[in-house]
Amino acid sequence: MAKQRNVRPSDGELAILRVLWDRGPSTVRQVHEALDRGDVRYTTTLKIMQNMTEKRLVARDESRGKHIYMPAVKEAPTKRRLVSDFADKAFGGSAGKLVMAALAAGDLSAGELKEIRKLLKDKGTGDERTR
Amino acid sequence: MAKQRNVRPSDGELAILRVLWDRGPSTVRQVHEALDRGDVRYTTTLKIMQNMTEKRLVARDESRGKHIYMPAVKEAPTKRRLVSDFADKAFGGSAGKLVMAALAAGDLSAGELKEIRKLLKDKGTGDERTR
DNA sequence: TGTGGCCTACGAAAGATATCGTAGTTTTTT
DNA sequence: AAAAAACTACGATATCTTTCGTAGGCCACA
Repeated sequence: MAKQRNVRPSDGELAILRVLWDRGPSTVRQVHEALDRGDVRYTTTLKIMQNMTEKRLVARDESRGKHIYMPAVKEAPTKRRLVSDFADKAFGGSAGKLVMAALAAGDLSAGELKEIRKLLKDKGTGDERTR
Repeated sequence: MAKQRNVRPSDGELAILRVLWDRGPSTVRQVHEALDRGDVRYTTTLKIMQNMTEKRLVARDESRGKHIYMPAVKEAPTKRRLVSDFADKAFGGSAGKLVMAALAAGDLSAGELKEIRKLLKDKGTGDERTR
C-alpha cells in the first residue's frame, strides 16, 4: 500500500503545498502569482516545484502544454507531522504546551475559540476526578 | 530598554536554548551531554554555541576556565515568536488552526487538557460578536 | 512562416547550518 | 614541573535550500 512519503517539506515547499491544497491543481504561474513574492523570479518557484516533483511532494500532469501540478501528500497528515515535529523541537514533544503557547501567542477569533471548545468537549469531559 | 534580539534560532540552536532554559547556566560539556546525541562530536556543540554567542542568543562567562553559557533571550517571548512564525508558515497565520491541529496531533494528558480549558475560560465566553 | 512570448530544463552560485579535524591553550593530575 | 586531559578557537567541508540566468521548445498569430 502506498505509504505517505517521508519527506519533510522545507519552508518554501510548504508555502507551495498550501497554495495547491487551497486552490487545487495549478500551473506554476498560478502558484507563483498566488505566492505574491514580487521579489522572487518565476524560475525560482518553478525550480522549487521541480524539486518537489522529484521528492514526490507534488505530482504533475505533463500531458498538455503547461504542466499542471497537484499535491501528492495529503494536507491533514502532513500538517499533523509538521505540528508534531514542531512540538518536538520547541516543546519537548508536548502538544499540550504547544497548544497553550499558541493560545497565548495568537489572537483567536470567537469562532475559532468556539471550535476549539467543541474539540475539547469531544476529547473528554474535563471532569476527571481532580488528582 | 534592551530590545529582544531579532534572531531566530535554528533547530540546533533551539535545542541548546532549551537545555539552558531548563537547566540554567551550563558548560558546553553539560549541554552536549544533555543533548545526548551520541553521533555528534563535542566540537559541533561547541561551535554552535560559539555561533550563538556571536548572534547574542546566549551569553557566556569567560572569567574562569570553562566558559559558562546562559540564555540571552527569554524563553516565553522566544517561544511566542516561534509559534507565531510556525502558524504563519503552516496555517496562514491562524493560531486557532494551529491549536486545533495540535489538539488533533498529540495525545494530551488530562492535566494539560484541564489547563487548556482554564486558559480558554479566561479568554472569554466564546459568545462575543464574531471577529 | 517567422517572431514574440511563455514555458520547461538545468546548472551555477549564494546563504545558512551542521559537522568535524586540528591546533593551541588551560587545567588537572601525578 | 612535566605529562595528560579537557577546553577553546578556527578553518574546511558537506548538505540543504533558495535564487537566478540562460538555453531551448512550443504555440499563437500577424
